[in-house]
Amino acid sequence: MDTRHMRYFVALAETLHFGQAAARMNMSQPPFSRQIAAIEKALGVRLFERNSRNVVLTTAGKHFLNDCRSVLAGFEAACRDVQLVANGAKGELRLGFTMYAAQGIVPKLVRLLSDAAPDVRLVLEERLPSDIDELLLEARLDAAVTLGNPTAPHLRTRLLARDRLRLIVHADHPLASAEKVGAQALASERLIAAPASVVPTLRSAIGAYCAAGGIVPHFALEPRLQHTIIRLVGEGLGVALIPQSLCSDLGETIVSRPLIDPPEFDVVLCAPTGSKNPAVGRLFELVKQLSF
Amino acid sequence: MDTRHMRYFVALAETLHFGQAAARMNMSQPPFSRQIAAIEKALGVRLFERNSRNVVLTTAGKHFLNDCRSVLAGFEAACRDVQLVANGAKGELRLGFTMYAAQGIVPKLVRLLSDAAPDVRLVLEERLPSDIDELLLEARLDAAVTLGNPTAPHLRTRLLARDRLRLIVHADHPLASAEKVGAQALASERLIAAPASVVPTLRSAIGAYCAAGGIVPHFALEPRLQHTIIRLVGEGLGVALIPQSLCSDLGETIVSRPLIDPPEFDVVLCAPTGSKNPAVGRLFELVKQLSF
DNA sequence: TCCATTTGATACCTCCAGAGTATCAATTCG
DNA sequence: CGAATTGATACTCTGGAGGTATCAAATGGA
Repeated sequence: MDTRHMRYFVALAETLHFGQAAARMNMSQPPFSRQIAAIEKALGVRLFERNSRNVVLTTAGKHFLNDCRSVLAGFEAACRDVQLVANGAKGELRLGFTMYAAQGIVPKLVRLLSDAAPDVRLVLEERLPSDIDELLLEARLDAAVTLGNPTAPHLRTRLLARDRLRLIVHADHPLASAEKVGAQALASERLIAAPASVVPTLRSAIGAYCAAGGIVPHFALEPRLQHTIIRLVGEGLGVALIPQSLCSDLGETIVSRPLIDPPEFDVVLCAPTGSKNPAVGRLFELVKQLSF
Repeated sequence: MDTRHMRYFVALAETLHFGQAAARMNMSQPPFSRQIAAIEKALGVRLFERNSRNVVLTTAGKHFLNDCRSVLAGFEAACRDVQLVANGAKGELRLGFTMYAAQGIVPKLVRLLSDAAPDVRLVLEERLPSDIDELLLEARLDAAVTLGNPTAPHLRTRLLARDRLRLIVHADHPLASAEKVGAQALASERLIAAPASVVPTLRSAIGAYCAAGGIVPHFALEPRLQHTIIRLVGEGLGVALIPQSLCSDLGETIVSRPLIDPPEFDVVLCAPTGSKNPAVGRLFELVKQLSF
């Protein structure tokens, strides 16, 4: 017994006519009759009551017809789905992202993927940039939206957007009324920034900006979360340089000011080179058609 | 592609070793390797990443493994179940019964069948004897517990029990205190009995009983339901002859009295001769082992 | 009643898919 | 560097699936 036999059986059960069923199977009647007989012999069950004029299903045959239909449907679905999975049109995609980069981009990406490949189950995980690198390396994430990082040769990377840093200060701070702010203005400020081990890209951008301005930055506080940085600035405990994309809706106690010659950085989609998940390839394909 | 190929695939996916997988399939490695290659070619999907030392599943292969397992399980279940259905160990049995006959017997029968053939879905329908005959004829019932009826040659019948009629009267009725009651005592009574068209067996038994006693019965009321007959007797509107098995729990207003030389009748299990449902045969088999 | 038609079963033949054997090539490990 | 392991390839062979011809039984119309 295999699926071919089931197809023969279903054909006969639906036509109740050996000749027509054989034709539907693109074969002649005699071998078809033999196959039906072989099925009944193999199962040890009479599936049809038949004489030279009539063919009818037995009770067992009726049940078997239902079962065969669902088995065949499952069989064909399996063969179809494996191709979809291979094309990245079905399966699972674990996508990491970080607050430092994701503002506005992740929703677009999710929409894009779920429109183009609705059968890909998207698992989103918000993490810190340093965690994302680690999770990608361990293959616990398939891809991630994070900050560009030149020290990542094992990653396939595609630029999604460029962003720039912007100064945020408490509304009562003297710089709150400045038109534009240069690096020198930060010389005496208590800077708040995430540690280099957590967000190396931004931290080195800030360092380079200060160095170019000839000052040595004073990092007064080093929380890990962007959210915390903003709250501390709101408490008046220091100033910070944060991505421009995060400067909307800061609340009434915080003011953001543009920097003179601001440091820029990349927001990228990245995945381990040679990722085994075909949905990753699909995602990169889709991102090609995207402009931010 | 058919189930054999799926089995090969599963074997390799589980062992990740061509030689061992081939051995599990009782064949040598070279044709096994060719079959795996043929599967991948037919699907157009690479299922294994392999070199001469390692074999691992691709992402698509992992999904396909799950799908194949469920398809194969369904396939085997279908082949197994069709045999169970043919044996009457699985399927559906629509069993009719009538109040006039069923007291105590149907529960026993249900217990018996659901113990011996738990996968037979039993559909019980309580009907009047005349309806049961019709439903059996139309194959809308597979079998029934009803009153023996000699005019049923198209039915396969098996005696389950014999029962006898017994008189019921209102507690205030003069016959309520009689030790035993003969046919003559019914000469002047208002009899309550179901019409002959509904319960021919009992009605003809009553008629024969009266004729043998030399009286002409006076049927004052002819309700169709046993339940109604008993209620009408309870209202003092007449007396009735009902199956002994129904004489327990009549309430305080009704008294039952044995008849002298009471008419007897059969309680039978019956089914259309040549019923297509194997579960019917199974039921008759089981009933053989039963004694009431 | 008989013959034509329909329909499933049987006999016999052909051929290819799938299994076997022998062998190769690549990798690993002592 | 050679022995061992493992998957791939080349070639052969066989069983089973399909084809053709034909039969047998049932039906229906003349």
